[in-house]
Amino acid sequence: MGKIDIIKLAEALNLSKSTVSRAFRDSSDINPQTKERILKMAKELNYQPNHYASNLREQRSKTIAVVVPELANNYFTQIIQGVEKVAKTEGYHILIYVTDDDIEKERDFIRSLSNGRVDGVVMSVTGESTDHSYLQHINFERLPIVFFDRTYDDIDAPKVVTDDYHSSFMATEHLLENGCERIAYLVVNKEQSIGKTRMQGYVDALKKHGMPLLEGLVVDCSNSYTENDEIIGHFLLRHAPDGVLASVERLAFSTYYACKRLEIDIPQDLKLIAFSSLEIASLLDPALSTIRQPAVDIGERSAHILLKQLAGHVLEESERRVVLNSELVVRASSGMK
Amino acid sequence: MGKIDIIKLAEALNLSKSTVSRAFRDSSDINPQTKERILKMAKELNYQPNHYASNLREQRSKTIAVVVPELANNYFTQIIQGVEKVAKTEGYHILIYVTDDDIEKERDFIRSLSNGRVDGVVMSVTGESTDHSYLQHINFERLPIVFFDRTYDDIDAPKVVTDDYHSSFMATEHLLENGCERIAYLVVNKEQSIGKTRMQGYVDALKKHGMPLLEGLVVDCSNSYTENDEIIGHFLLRHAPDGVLASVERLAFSTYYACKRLEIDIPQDLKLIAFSSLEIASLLDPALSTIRQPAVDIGERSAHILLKQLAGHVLEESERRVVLNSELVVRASSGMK
DNA sequence: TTGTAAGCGTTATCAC
DNA sequence: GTGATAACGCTTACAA
Repeated sequence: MGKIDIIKLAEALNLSKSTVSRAFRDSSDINPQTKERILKMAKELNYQPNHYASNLREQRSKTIAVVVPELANNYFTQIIQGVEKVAKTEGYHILIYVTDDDIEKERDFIRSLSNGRVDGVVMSVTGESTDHSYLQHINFERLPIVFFDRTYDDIDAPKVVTDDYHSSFMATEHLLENGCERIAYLVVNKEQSIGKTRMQGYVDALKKHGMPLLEGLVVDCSNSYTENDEIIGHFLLRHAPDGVLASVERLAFSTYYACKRLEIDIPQDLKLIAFSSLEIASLLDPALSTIRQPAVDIGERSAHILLKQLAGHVLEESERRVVLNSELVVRASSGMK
Repeated sequence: MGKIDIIKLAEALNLSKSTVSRAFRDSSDINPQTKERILKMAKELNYQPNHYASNLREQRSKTIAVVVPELANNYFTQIIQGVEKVAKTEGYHILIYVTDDDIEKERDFIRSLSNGRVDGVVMSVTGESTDHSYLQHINFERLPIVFFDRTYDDIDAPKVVTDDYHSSFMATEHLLENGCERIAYLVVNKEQSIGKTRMQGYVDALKKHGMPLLEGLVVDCSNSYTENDEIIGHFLLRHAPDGVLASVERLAFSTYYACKRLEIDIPQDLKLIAFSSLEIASLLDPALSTIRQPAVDIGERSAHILLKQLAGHVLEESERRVVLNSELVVRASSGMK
């Protein structure tokens, strides 16, 4: 069957294409009966307005991009669900891009998106914040970007984050209260926004309780699972921590694996708590204590803020930086019996 | 800064827009020096060819859609990674759609995609196979679709699946060999392709070993976590199975939760094995025995087949139905050790 | 309420 | 090797 376009449809109905077009654009004035006739015939002929033609004409795509560092992480999939849910209410589609924590990819994505492919972006940046000057070139008026979770502090764009400092502080205190004296902080990139903030909470909690910040207990990990297993294994042997605060979920997994291998008992020998939104945290052995970020909520808020900008509205000051609360969920890995 | 289009760029260079256009389309003949000059200036002015204009003109979008039932599942995120990896090599972008196992959404997605928004689709269908006649209307020549994993058997399109029957058979035998006599099969939709095939493997394994197919041991579950916890809880109490084969990952999770609640010991009282690609299966309590599907591979193969069609090639017969092997990974939940 | 026509930013065809 | 010009399929003033 030959492709059916607006003209063919119009011909089939003995109407002009403008009339047909109007039937699909809700607001325009058009006789309700003709409209119905058109829609009926459209269905019959299986007509779908060409997306690219209308986008070109309208200068917008009704699509937003969600850029995340990884997908194999409940946190991000929940974020995506939140964004999608809100986006859909306004008729927006979402494109998902995964950077694998590679700033090259991030840059390429954003560059290739700034040609109209999407109307806006919701993104959590990669860990490597070394050089993100590429963002300076993009025009936030033309392509609004809302950052969530992992942000670049020096970029002036709306951000949706969680109270990482506070959560980290609480988690560290929690470990201290459970008797830990050598608490380690596992981080992928301590220069990066969340890595830094979460570390500060850790440091300050130690300080408040009169504990020294011991050399070697801040562990720089990598993005590779296998490397981390090794790094953490070495670290455990060498520094014998009795508590671990993992700044991201997968570092907790590596800790589990390393402890199993080295026969270190969690929570007996080592108490563990991690930033994680894992839904089956309580099924792990032992159940993983977590700092649970309100992922879906973050996605929804980010989407709302982006859509508001796309609708041409100016953001309130309070929307330029939204801070949501995480929840400390204590389970067996940090000592709860 | 005003938006820069091909005309402005051409003016800045004192060239015609056709020449400029040629600089971006690899093949056309153009003086290498002018080409270089153009690319240099383009970079300087931050020019990006408008995606919609070229798509409209070229009648293709260099984008493929990946449609999955859910995201919060390692299996699907790995598939996506596989697809993305391959797609990228050919310069394709990917759009991800999540149906939440809702056939309405699936239908809407496909409908809205068949207007040129994407060049092709890789999809795993929802569980509800009741009425998917909508697919009859779409023209696979114009919009090639490759199905993976969960397919509609009566739709004539390339499919990439795993040896579900065999895996299920093996898993059931494994439970039998470990002494189970009342093995349950948990399924979301036993009419649906994978639900059915996996069930057949279970049934035939029982038969081969002279075990009766006991009434009530095939359990219809739902898509809701909370409902499943209840359904499975009831089932365990009422039918006291000593083995469980979960046809999808999340039914295994619900089984864990229910067993915890009811103080049923896995694997002592109940041996459990599930179709799952969970990377941390060995961290669960007890470690979950799994039938691990080669997810990334499935994604890659599906993408290859789609791209081959998009390149205008005809598929080999062997590419119209690809069957990959899953791996049985026995861990503690089914009685190892 | 409907039709006419211009134009969105490209690429392809044809001259030069 | 480069430039003019006509599409691609749609939306929207403006005219009828």
